[in-house]
Amino acid sequence: MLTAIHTAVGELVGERADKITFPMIAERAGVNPTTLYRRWKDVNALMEEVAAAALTRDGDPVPDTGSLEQDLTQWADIIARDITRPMRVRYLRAMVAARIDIVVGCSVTEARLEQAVLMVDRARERGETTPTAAQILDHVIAPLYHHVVFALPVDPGYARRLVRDVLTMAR
Amino acid sequence: MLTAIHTAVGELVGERADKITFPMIAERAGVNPTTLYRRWKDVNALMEEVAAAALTRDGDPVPDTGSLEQDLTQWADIIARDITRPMRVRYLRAMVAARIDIVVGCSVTEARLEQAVLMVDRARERGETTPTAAQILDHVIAPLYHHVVFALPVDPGYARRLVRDVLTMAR
DNA sequence: GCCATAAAGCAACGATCTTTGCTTTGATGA
DNA sequence: TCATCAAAGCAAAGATCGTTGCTTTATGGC
Repeated sequence: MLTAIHTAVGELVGERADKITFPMIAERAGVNPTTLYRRWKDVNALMEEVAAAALTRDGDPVPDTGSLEQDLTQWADIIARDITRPMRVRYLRAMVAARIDIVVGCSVTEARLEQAVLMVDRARERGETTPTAAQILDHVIAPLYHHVVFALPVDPGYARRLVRDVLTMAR
Repeated sequence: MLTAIHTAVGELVGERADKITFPMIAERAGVNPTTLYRRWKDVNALMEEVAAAALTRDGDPVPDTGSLEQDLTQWADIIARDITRPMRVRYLRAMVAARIDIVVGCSVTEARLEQAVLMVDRARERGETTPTAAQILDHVIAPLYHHVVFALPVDPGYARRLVRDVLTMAR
Protein backbone atom coordinates (compact mmCIF):
# COMPACT_ATOMS: atom_id res chain seq x y z
CA MET A 1 0.00 0.00 0.00
CA LEU A 2 2.45 2.63 1.16
CA THR A 3 5.20 1.16 -0.97
CA ALA A 4 2.87 1.16 -3.96
CA ILE A 5 2.41 4.89 -3.45
CA HIS A 6 6.14 5.46 -3.12
CA THR A 7 6.96 3.55 -6.27
CA ALA A 8 4.19 5.35 -8.12
CA VAL A 9 5.76 8.68 -7.17
CA GLY A 10 9.16 7.37 -8.22
CA GLU A 11 7.85 6.38 -11.62
CA LEU A 12 6.15 9.70 -12.18
CA VAL A 13 9.24 11.64 -11.17
CA GLY A 14 11.16 9.57 -13.68
CA GLU A 15 8.76 10.47 -16.46
CA ARG A 16 7.42 13.93 -15.92
CA ALA A 17 8.79 16.06 -13.14
CA ASP A 18 6.36 18.81 -13.97
CA LYS A 19 2.98 18.91 -12.39
CA ILE A 20 2.58 15.69 -10.46
CA THR A 21 -0.83 15.54 -8.79
CA PHE A 22 -2.49 13.33 -6.22
CA PRO A 23 -4.95 11.86 -8.73
CA MET A 24 -2.05 10.81 -10.98
CA ILE A 25 -0.25 9.10 -8.13
CA ALA A 26 -3.44 7.49 -6.90
CA GLU A 27 -4.19 5.99 -10.29
CA ARG A 28 -0.72 4.45 -10.58
CA ALA A 29 -0.76 3.15 -7.04
CA GLY A 30 -4.26 1.77 -7.41
CA VAL A 31 -5.63 3.71 -4.46
CA ASN A 32 -8.23 6.37 -4.05
CA PRO A 33 -7.10 10.00 -4.34
CA THR A 34 -8.91 10.76 -1.13
CA THR A 35 -6.49 8.59 0.73
CA LEU A 36 -3.61 10.77 -0.40
CA TYR A 37 -5.41 14.03 0.31
CA ARG A 38 -6.14 12.79 3.82
CA ARG A 39 -2.73 11.42 4.67
CA TRP A 40 -0.43 14.11 3.23
CA LYS A 41 -0.72 17.85 3.43
CA ASP A 42 0.10 18.24 -0.27
CA VAL A 43 2.09 16.62 -3.06
CA ASN A 44 5.34 18.17 -1.86
CA ALA A 45 4.98 16.54 1.52
CA LEU A 46 4.68 13.15 -0.12
CA MET A 47 7.53 13.87 -2.50
CA GLU A 48 9.73 14.81 0.41
CA GLU A 49 9.05 11.47 2.03
CA VAL A 50 9.88 9.59 -1.17
CA ALA A 51 12.99 11.62 -1.92
CA ALA A 52 14.26 11.04 1.60
CA ALA A 53 13.81 7.31 1.20
CA ALA A 54 15.37 7.28 -2.27
CA LEU A 55 18.38 9.48 -1.60
CA THR A 56 19.33 8.72 1.99
CA ARG A 57 19.96 5.25 0.64
CA ASP A 58 22.48 2.95 2.29
CA GLY A 59 26.22 3.58 2.38
CA ASP A 60 27.69 3.23 -1.07
CA PRO A 61 31.06 1.54 -0.76
CA VAL A 62 33.87 4.10 -0.79
CA PRO A 63 36.89 3.38 -3.04
CA ASP A 64 40.03 2.26 -1.22
CA THR A 65 42.82 2.01 -3.76
CA GLY A 66 45.76 3.02 -1.60
CA SER A 67 46.05 6.52 -3.04
CA LEU A 68 43.79 9.47 -2.35
CA GLU A 69 44.01 10.64 -5.94
CA GLN A 70 42.80 7.29 -7.21
CA ASP A 71 40.11 7.11 -4.53
CA LEU A 72 38.78 10.57 -5.30
CA THR A 73 38.89 10.03 -9.03
CA GLN A 74 36.86 6.85 -8.83
CA TRP A 75 34.51 8.33 -6.27
CA ALA A 76 33.87 11.50 -8.29
CA ASP A 77 33.34 9.43 -11.39
CA ILE A 78 30.75 7.26 -9.67
CA ILE A 79 28.92 10.32 -8.36
CA ALA A 80 29.07 12.06 -11.72
CA ARG A 81 27.56 9.02 -13.40
CA ASP A 82 24.91 8.76 -10.73
CA ILE A 83 23.67 12.33 -10.62
CA THR A 84 23.64 12.78 -14.38
CA ARG A 85 21.17 9.93 -14.86
CA PRO A 86 18.00 11.57 -16.19
CA MET A 87 15.96 10.08 -13.39
CA ARG A 88 18.30 11.42 -10.75
CA VAL A 89 18.41 14.84 -12.37
CA ARG A 90 14.65 14.99 -12.23
CA TYR A 91 14.74 14.01 -8.57
CA LEU A 92 17.17 16.81 -7.85
CA ARG A 93 15.06 19.31 -9.72
CA ALA A 94 11.91 18.14 -8.00
CA MET A 95 13.65 18.38 -4.64
CA VAL A 96 14.79 21.91 -5.22
CA ALA A 97 11.41 22.91 -6.59
CA ALA A 98 9.55 21.37 -3.68
CA ARG A 99 11.84 22.97 -1.11
CA ILE A 100 12.65 19.61 0.39
CA ASP A 101 16.28 20.56 0.42
CA ILE A 102 16.31 21.55 4.05
CA VAL A 103 15.51 18.01 5.06
CA VAL A 104 16.97 15.88 2.33
CA GLY A 105 19.67 18.05 0.80
CA CYS A 106 21.44 18.26 4.13
CA SER A 107 21.31 14.53 4.72
CA VAL A 108 22.70 13.84 1.26
CA THR A 109 25.51 16.32 1.81
CA GLU A 110 26.25 14.81 5.18
CA ALA A 111 26.53 11.37 3.64
CA ARG A 112 29.02 12.71 1.09
CA LEU A 113 30.96 14.43 3.87
CA GLU A 114 31.25 11.20 5.81
CA GLN A 115 32.57 9.43 2.74
CA ALA A 116 35.10 12.19 2.15
CA VAL A 117 36.21 12.04 5.77
CA LEU A 118 36.77 8.31 5.43
CA MET A 119 39.01 8.66 2.40
CA VAL A 120 40.92 11.59 3.85
CA ASP A 121 41.53 9.81 7.14
CA ARG A 122 42.86 6.74 5.39
CA ALA A 123 45.15 8.89 3.25
CA ARG A 124 46.50 10.72 6.27
CA GLU A 125 47.25 7.47 8.03
CA ARG A 126 49.30 6.54 5.00
CA GLY A 127 51.19 9.80 5.46
CA GLU A 128 49.71 11.64 2.49
CA THR A 129 49.18 15.37 2.57
CA THR A 130 45.49 15.92 1.91
CA PRO A 131 42.88 18.62 1.51
CA THR A 132 40.14 18.70 4.14
CA ALA A 133 36.92 16.80 3.66
CA ALA A 134 35.08 20.12 3.53
CA GLN A 135 37.32 21.24 0.69
CA ILE A 136 36.50 18.10 -1.22
CA LEU A 137 32.82 18.84 -0.81
CA ASP A 138 33.23 22.43 -1.93
CA HIS A 139 35.52 21.80 -4.87
CA VAL A 140 34.43 18.43 -6.22
CA ILE A 141 30.86 17.75 -5.18
CA ALA A 142 29.54 21.29 -5.41
CA PRO A 143 30.76 21.91 -8.98
CA LEU A 144 29.29 18.57 -10.07
CA TYR A 145 25.88 19.34 -8.62
CA HIS A 146 26.07 22.87 -9.93
CA HIS A 147 26.62 21.62 -13.44
CA VAL A 148 23.79 19.14 -13.15
CA VAL A 149 21.25 21.54 -11.70
CA PHE A 150 22.05 24.25 -14.21
CA ALA A 151 22.19 21.90 -17.15
CA LEU A 152 25.86 22.47 -17.88
CA PRO A 153 27.85 19.65 -19.46
CA VAL A 154 29.43 17.00 -17.24
CA ASP A 155 31.83 15.18 -19.50
CA PRO A 156 33.95 12.33 -18.15
CA GLY A 157 37.11 14.41 -17.82
CA TYR A 158 35.38 17.06 -15.78
CA ALA A 159 35.25 15.11 -12.51
CA ARG A 160 38.88 14.17 -13.00
CA ARG A 161 39.84 17.80 -13.46
CA LEU A 162 38.06 18.77 -10.27
CA VAL A 163 39.93 16.11 -8.33
CA ARG A 164 43.22 17.31 -9.74
CA ASP A 165 42.35 20.85 -8.68
CA VAL A 166 41.41 19.98 -5.13
CA LEU A 167 44.57 17.96 -4.65
CA THR A 168 46.76 20.92 -5.56
CA MET A 169 45.33 22.67 -2.52
CA ALA A 170 46.99 20.19 -0.24
CA ARG A 171 50.48 20.89 -1.43
CA MET B 1 1.15 46.76 -19.57
CA LEU B 2 4.00 44.36 -20.21
CA THR B 3 5.98 45.82 -17.34
CA ALA B 4 2.94 45.46 -15.09
CA ILE B 5 2.91 41.75 -15.91
CA HIS B 6 6.63 41.41 -15.28
CA THR B 7 6.44 43.15 -11.92
CA ALA B 8 3.43 41.04 -10.98
CA VAL B 9 5.43 37.90 -11.66
CA GLY B 10 8.34 39.30 -9.69
CA GLU B 11 6.11 39.98 -6.70
CA LEU B 12 4.57 36.53 -6.78
CA VAL B 13 7.96 34.86 -7.06
CA GLY B 14 9.00 36.87 -4.04
CA GLU B 15 6.06 35.64 -2.03
CA ARG B 16 5.13 32.14 -3.05
CA ALA B 17 7.39 30.32 -5.46
CA ASP B 18 5.03 27.36 -5.46
CA LYS B 19 2.22 27.18 -7.93
CA ILE B 20 2.04 30.49 -9.72
CA THR B 21 -0.83 30.58 -12.21
CA PHE B 22 -1.92 32.90 -15.00
CA PRO B 23 -5.06 34.02 -13.16
CA MET B 24 -2.91 35.06 -10.17
CA ILE B 25 -0.57 37.08 -12.34
CA ALA B 26 -3.45 38.59 -14.29
CA GLU B 27 -5.17 39.78 -11.14
CA ARG B 28 -2.02 41.49 -9.86
CA ALA B 29 -1.24 43.07 -13.19
CA GLY B 30 -4.81 44.22 -13.69
CA VAL B 31 -5.22 42.42 -17.00
CA ASN B 32 -7.42 39.64 -18.25
CA PRO B 33 -6.11 36.08 -17.84
CA THR B 34 -6.93 35.43 -21.47
CA THR B 35 -4.28 37.91 -22.51
CA LEU B 36 -1.65 35.82 -20.76
CA TYR B 37 -2.94 32.52 -22.11
CA ARG B 38 -2.82 33.95 -25.61
CA ARG B 39 0.59 35.59 -25.47
CA TRP B 40 2.60 32.93 -23.62
CA LYS B 41 2.63 29.19 -24.08
CA ASP B 42 2.45 28.59 -20.33
CA VAL B 43 3.52 30.09 -17.02
CA ASN B 44 7.06 28.78 -17.40
CA ALA B 45 7.49 30.63 -20.67
CA LEU B 46 6.54 33.88 -18.98
CA MET B 47 8.71 33.11 -15.98
CA GLU B 48 11.62 32.49 -18.26
CA GLU B 49 11.18 35.89 -19.82
CA VAL B 50 11.02 37.60 -16.46
CA ALA B 51 13.96 35.68 -15.04
CA ALA B 52 16.03 36.51 -18.08
CA ALA B 53 15.24 40.19 -17.67
CA ALA B 54 15.90 40.10 -13.93
CA LEU B 55 19.11 38.10 -13.96
CA THR B 56 20.82 39.03 -17.20
CA ARG B 57 20.80 42.50 -15.74
CA ASP B 58 23.42 45.01 -16.80
CA GLY B 59 27.11 44.49 -16.22
CA ASP B 60 27.77 44.76 -12.53
CA PRO B 61 31.02 46.60 -12.11
CA VAL B 62 33.86 44.17 -11.49
CA PRO B 63 36.27 45.03 -8.66
CA ASP B 64 39.66 46.37 -9.78
CA THR B 65 41.80 46.76 -6.69
CA GLY B 66 45.16 45.95 -8.19
CA SER B 67 45.37 42.45 -6.69
CA LEU B 68 43.49 39.38 -7.83
CA GLU B 69 42.99 38.18 -4.28
CA GLN B 70 41.34 41.44 -3.32
CA ASP B 71 39.29 41.48 -6.52
CA LEU B 72 38.02 37.97 -6.04
CA THR B 73 37.29 38.45 -2.38
CA GLN B 74 35.17 41.51 -3.00
CA TRP B 75 33.51 39.92 -6.02
CA ALA B 76 32.65 36.70 -4.19
CA ASP B 77 31.32 38.71 -1.28
CA ILE B 78 29.03 40.73 -3.53
CA ILE B 79 27.75 37.59 -5.20
CA ALA B 80 27.24 35.83 -1.88
CA ARG B 81 25.20 38.74 -0.56
CA ASP B 82 23.21 38.88 -3.77
CA ILE B 83 22.25 35.26 -4.14
CA THR B 84 21.41 34.75 -0.48
CA ARG B 85 18.71 37.42 -0.57
CA PRO B 86 15.44 35.55 0.02
CA MET B 87 13.94 36.94 -3.16
CA ARG B 88 16.91 35.81 -5.21
CA VAL B 89 16.86 32.39 -3.63
CA ARG B 90 13.24 32.01 -4.63
CA TYR B 91 14.10 33.10 -8.15
CA LEU B 92 16.78 30.45 -8.34
CA ARG B 93 14.44 27.80 -7.03
CA ALA B 94 11.70 28.84 -9.40
CA MET B 95 14.18 28.76 -12.28
CA VAL B 96 15.32 25.28 -11.45
CA ALA B 97 11.76 24.13 -10.95
CA ALA B 98 10.59 25.61 -14.23
CA ARG B 99 13.56 24.20 -16.13
CA ILE B 100 14.45 27.64 -17.40
CA ASP B 101 18.02 26.87 -16.50
CA ILE B 102 18.98 25.85 -20.01
CA VAL B 103 18.30 29.34 -21.23
CA VAL B 104 18.88 31.55 -18.25
CA GLY B 105 21.27 29.51 -16.14
CA CYS B 106 23.74 29.41 -18.99
CA SER B 107 23.51 33.11 -19.63
CA VAL B 108 24.07 33.86 -15.94
CA THR B 109 27.03 31.53 -15.85
CA GLU B 110 28.42 33.11 -18.99
CA ALA B 111 28.14 36.54 -17.46
CA ARG B 112 30.08 35.31 -14.42
CA LEU B 113 32.66 33.75 -16.67
CA GLU B 114 33.18 37.00 -18.52
CA GLN B 115 33.70 38.81 -15.25
CA ALA B 116 36.19 36.20 -14.11
CA VAL B 117 38.06 36.45 -17.39
CA LEU B 118 38.29 40.20 -16.95
CA MET B 119 39.83 39.94 -13.50
CA VAL B 120 42.19 37.15 -14.49
CA ASP B 121 43.39 39.01 -17.58
CA ARG B 122 44.12 42.12 -15.59
CA ALA B 123 46.00 40.09 -13.01
CA ARG B 124 48.08 38.38 -15.66
CA GLU B 125 48.99 41.68 -17.23
CA ARG B 126 50.28 42.70 -13.81
CA GLY B 127 52.40 39.57 -13.86
CA GLU B 128 50.43 37.63 -11.26
CA THR B 129 50.18 33.85 -11.46
CA THR B 130 46.47 33.07 -11.60
CA PRO B 131 44.00 30.21 -11.77
CA THR B 132 41.91 30.00 -14.93
CA ALA B 133 38.54 31.71 -15.17
CA ALA B 134 36.92 28.29 -15.43
CA GLN B 135 38.55 27.26 -12.17
CA ILE B 136 37.15 30.34 -10.50
CA LEU B 137 33.70 29.38 -11.69
CA ASP B 138 34.07 25.83 -10.49
CA HIS B 139 35.62 26.55 -7.14
CA VAL B 140 34.06 29.85 -6.06
CA ILE B 141 30.77 30.32 -7.87
CA ALA B 142 29.64 26.70 -7.91
CA PRO B 143 30.09 26.14 -4.15
CA LEU B 144 28.23 29.37 -3.42
CA TYR B 145 25.27 28.40 -5.56
CA HIS B 146 25.40 24.87 -4.23
CA HIS B 147 25.10 26.13 -0.67
CA VAL B 148 22.25 28.43 -1.59
CA VAL B 149 20.24 25.91 -3.54
CA PHE B 150 20.64 23.23 -0.91
CA ALA B 151 20.00 25.57 1.98
CA LEU B 152 23.44 25.21 3.49
CA PRO B 153 24.87 28.14 5.47
CA VAL B 154 26.71 30.90 3.60
CA ASP B 155 28.46 32.84 6.34
CA PRO B 156 30.67 35.82 5.46
CA GLY B 157 33.93 33.91 5.83
CA TYR B 158 32.84 31.19 3.46
CA ALA B 159 33.30 33.16 0.26
CA ARG B 160 36.69 34.30 1.51
CA ARG B 161 37.74 30.73 2.18
CA LEU B 162 36.75 29.68 -1.33
CA VAL B 163 38.83 32.47 -2.82
CA ARG B 164 41.80 31.45 -0.73
CA ASP B 165 41.40 27.87 -1.93
CA VAL B 166 41.20 28.72 -5.60
CA LEU B 167 44.27 30.92 -5.39
CA THR B 168 46.36 28.09 -4.03
CA MET B 169 45.73 26.28 -7.29
CA ALA B 170 47.72 28.87 -9.19
CA ARG B 171 50.91 28.36 -7.25
C1' DG C 1 -10.96 61.27 -40.68
C1' DC C 2 -11.59 56.49 -41.86
C1' DC C 3 -10.53 51.80 -42.43
C1' DA C 4 -7.73 47.55 -41.37
C1' DT C 5 -5.34 44.80 -38.44
C1' DA C 6 -3.77 43.32 -34.14
C1' DA C 7 -4.22 43.10 -29.30
C1' DA C 8 -7.11 43.01 -25.06
C1' DG C 9 -11.41 42.16 -22.74
C1' DC C 10 -15.62 39.39 -21.86
C1' DA C 11 -18.25 35.35 -21.03
C1' DA C 12 -19.27 30.69 -21.17
C1' DC C 13 -17.77 26.00 -21.34
C1' DG C 14 -15.09 21.89 -20.06
C1' DA C 15 -11.61 19.60 -17.48
C1' DT C 16 -9.11 18.81 -13.49
C1' DC C 17 -8.10 19.20 -8.94
C1' DT C 18 -9.64 19.52 -4.06
C1' DT C 19 -12.80 19.02 -0.32
C1' DT C 20 -16.27 16.74 2.53
C1' DG C 21 -19.87 13.60 4.35
C1' DC C 22 -20.84 9.03 4.55
C1' DT C 23 -20.08 4.01 3.93
C1' DT C 24 -17.18 0.01 3.92
C1' DT C 25 -13.31 -2.66 5.01
C1' DG C 26 -9.99 -4.53 8.16
C1' DA C 27 -7.26 -5.07 12.16
C1' DT C 28 -7.06 -5.29 17.38
C1' DG C 29 -8.54 -6.71 21.92
C1' DA C 30 -11.99 -8.20 25.25
C1' DT D 1 -16.87 -14.23 18.13
C1' DC D 2 -18.07 -9.80 18.53
C1' DA D 3 -17.28 -4.93 19.36
C1' DT D 4 -14.58 -0.93 18.31
C1' DC D 5 -11.89 2.22 16.06
C1' DA D 6 -8.83 3.71 12.48
C1' DA D 7 -7.97 3.76 7.74
C1' DA D 8 -9.53 3.38 2.86
C1' DG D 9 -13.09 3.75 -0.59
C1' DC D 10 -17.03 6.10 -2.78
C1' DA D 11 -19.63 9.83 -4.58
C1' DA D 12 -21.09 14.37 -4.96
C1' DA D 13 -20.30 19.21 -4.63
C1' DG D 14 -17.17 23.26 -5.00
C1' DA D 15 -13.23 25.75 -6.72
C1' DT D 16 -9.77 26.80 -9.92
C1' DC D 17 -7.60 26.50 -14.00
C1' DG D 18 -7.26 26.44 -19.04
C1' DT D 19 -9.67 27.03 -23.64
C1' DT D 20 -12.42 29.20 -27.24
C1' DG D 21 -15.67 32.19 -29.87
C1' DC D 22 -16.97 36.64 -30.09
C1' DT D 23 -16.86 41.67 -29.05
C1' DT D 24 -14.44 45.83 -28.01
C1' DT D 25 -10.64 48.89 -28.06
C1' DA D 26 -6.44 50.91 -29.86
C1' DT D 27 -2.82 51.75 -33.18
C1' DG D 28 -1.06 52.78 -37.88
C1' DG D 29 -1.51 53.65 -42.81
C1' DC D 30 -4.16 55.80 -46.51
